[in-house]
Amino acid sequence: MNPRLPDLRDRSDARRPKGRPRSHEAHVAILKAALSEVHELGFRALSIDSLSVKSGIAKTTIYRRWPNKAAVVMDAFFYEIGPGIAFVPCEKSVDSIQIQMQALAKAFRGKFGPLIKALLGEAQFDPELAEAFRDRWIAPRREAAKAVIRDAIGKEELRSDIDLDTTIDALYGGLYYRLLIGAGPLSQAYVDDLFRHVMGGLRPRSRKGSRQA
Amino acid sequence: MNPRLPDLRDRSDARRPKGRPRSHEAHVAILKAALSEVHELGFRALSIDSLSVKSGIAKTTIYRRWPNKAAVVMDAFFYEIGPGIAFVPCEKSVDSIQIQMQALAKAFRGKFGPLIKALLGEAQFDPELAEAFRDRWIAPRREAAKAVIRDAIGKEELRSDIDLDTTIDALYGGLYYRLLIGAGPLSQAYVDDLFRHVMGGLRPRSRKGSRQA
DNA sequence: ATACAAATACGATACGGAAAGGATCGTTAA
DNA sequence: TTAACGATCCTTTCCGTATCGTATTTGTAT
Repeated sequence: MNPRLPDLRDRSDARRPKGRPRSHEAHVAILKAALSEVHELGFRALSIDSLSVKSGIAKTTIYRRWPNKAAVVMDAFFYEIGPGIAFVPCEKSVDSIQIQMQALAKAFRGKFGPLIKALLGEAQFDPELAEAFRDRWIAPRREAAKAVIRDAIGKEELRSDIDLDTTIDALYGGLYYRLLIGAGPLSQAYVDDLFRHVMGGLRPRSRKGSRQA
Repeated sequence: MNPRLPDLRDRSDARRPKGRPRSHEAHVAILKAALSEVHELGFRALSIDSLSVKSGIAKTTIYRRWPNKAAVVMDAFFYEIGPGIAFVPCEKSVDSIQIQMQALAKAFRGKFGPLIKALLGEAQFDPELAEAFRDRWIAPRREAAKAVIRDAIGKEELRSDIDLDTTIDALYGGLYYRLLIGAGPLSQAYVDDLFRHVMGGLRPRSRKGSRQA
């Protein structure tokens, strides 16, 4: 996983290894080929051979850097998504959460949906891929979410007795559920609904049926 | 998908087709071989060839009945799980929901976890499999859940303004999330936590910090 | 009833193709 | 000198199809 890119930062103390360095152009060419193949033909139709043809990079070179096609596509995914879907600060922290949920759903609906589906699908059979996906995609987002949730608790926008992990699961589980199982659209309205349901709870609040946004 | 079994119920009006009927023994032998292979070696290591060897049934016969190994494993899954995880009626309908969530999580933790992971993983690349899984596994359970939720609403255990589908997603999304992503255990405590969070909501209830089960 | 034909499943085998993944080796860039 | 690159070859595995003789059922004629 995580192939070492040639270290282009020339820190004078960090000595370059002796031989011919790995080609950065080759690296990018492969990732771009992987993206176009997975978008046009799908993950299953992609093979290291087809990648080699499309990118013009020898198959052996690809195998020198990645153990399998899933690892390539994973790197391609992060190459394309860059810093990813971040939380934008809002006056109310819960708004920040809702907006981020909408952003994630939008990514799921768009070109990243098939990529994440493919990676998670493959991860069901490849523990290393699963771990890498958790470390590189899931965990950072969960950490960011926890910070926002803590803020929200501090501002008394959320209960003080909630568990952070469970809260994240309750909010985001539905999004991944719909992405992976497809039992319903990932529409904007759905995300708002899900957010409202989890925020407000399912139990009757009081005698006066007050519905909160 | 769904290969026709020889109709052993001899309804006198339902005429048997002319030729040699399909062997029920062969059918069961294949499903059992599929189960043992997927449990022992995993879905990826399973192939139609290995299935043929293990079951003693010719490869051609398997291909006559199923289009690919995923379809075999899907039938094997339903063969093993039988009627599946049902809702048991309780005095309070919400208890029935919580108990069913625990049962599902237990199945995920047990021998059905790998099976469902494999089927859903494969479904990310096979739209027909995905649809079949939704139709045969997801949809019936959601329908059953809806009935219970409607009951609960009728008994004023749940708010009257909730959306059934969104409610189900909020409750069960986290379970599938943990099964498929593995970001945390599917423990009994977790299920109770998730249930409590979704039921009670995340927003502060009142000035008195009353925590409800 | 018995014999035979038609229909269909089964088993065995062979085949072509795709892809994985490794090995070799001459070439190229530091 | 060192290590990456590209080209090529190779074995293995599996897929999915095709062929063909055998076995088991139903329908029909005797």
